Amino acid sequence: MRMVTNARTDGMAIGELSKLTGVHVETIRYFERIKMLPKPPRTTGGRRTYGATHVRVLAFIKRSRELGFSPDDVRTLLRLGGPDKARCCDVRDIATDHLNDVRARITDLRKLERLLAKTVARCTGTTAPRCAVLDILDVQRGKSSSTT
Amino acid sequence: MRMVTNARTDGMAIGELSKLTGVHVETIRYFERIKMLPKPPRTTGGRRTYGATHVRVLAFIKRSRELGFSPDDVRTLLRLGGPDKARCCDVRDIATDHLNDVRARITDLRKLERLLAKTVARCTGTTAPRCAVLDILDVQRGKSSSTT
DNA sequence: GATGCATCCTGTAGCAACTACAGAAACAAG
DNA sequence: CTTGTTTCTGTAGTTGCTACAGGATGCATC
Repeated sequence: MRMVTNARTDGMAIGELSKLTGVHVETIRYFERIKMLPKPPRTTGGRRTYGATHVRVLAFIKRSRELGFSPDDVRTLLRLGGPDKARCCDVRDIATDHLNDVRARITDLRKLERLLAKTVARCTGTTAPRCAVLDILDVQRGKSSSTT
Repeated sequence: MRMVTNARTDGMAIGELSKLTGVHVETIRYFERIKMLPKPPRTTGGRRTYGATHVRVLAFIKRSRELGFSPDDVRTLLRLGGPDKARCCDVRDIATDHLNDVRARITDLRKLERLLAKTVARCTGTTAPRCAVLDILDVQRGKSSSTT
């Protein structure tokens, strides 16, 4: 029976925070260690107690990471979302950079996809002397010369 | 262009192999350690000596990794390309699996791209009280209630 | 034969971004 | 008081490499 000052999210133990956010306990402590999640107050016994803010920040971190933002990006976003919340253009820059990265990765993957698809399609699947997949991987094999 | 295939490549030192394939010396030794590249013979002084086969296998590994095959896939592909070269259908299976992975990743990234693009477009870039990017990251912010 | 420099050897440690454990302490319930 | 769960710190593991440290070897030159 504890004194509940505010909402039900105050004075939370790390395990509760973990269940609430779906972030592993160890990962929460890890985020604290790398200064991504602010250090929470402790009980007299030395245990971390989290509040609503921590829930929010942790959820933010999780979502940002899921969307592929780098840990450094996340730190910056958190800072920008902090005391001076108004630097929307900085936030947009980070998001734009990340968007460009994502687009570049998509382009690369689609090239790869076409190559793989074409190759697999060429593959008879039978016991043939030549294998289309191995051919694209093996430079020598791709040429018609015999080596060594 | 047949500079690589001949007997010149026999008795190569690890540094030459590295230059020839563009794989770092340390990485070559690493591949040997994890049994991806066969152990080469040594000189009396204990130095590794590589031949044409090693060049070919290493190039194969490099290309496979560049195309996103997992180290385990590469090992399997190498085995399938080895003594019994004829298991083309097995090779195709690996490539097909990988193709599916690639397609799934593309799908994920395109979803992410749409979300980011939409969000960035909504961002005014000015000093506004609300930031579209932060909104999609921060669940609380996305709702119209202000907490804590 | 001696010197000097490049290259090589082994072994270990570092990176990211977590995850997992060990052993101890704290807390809640009966 | 005992039991059981949770939490604490610290360290080590993961994957796929990369980067040393400290020593040995190879080869050219004097």
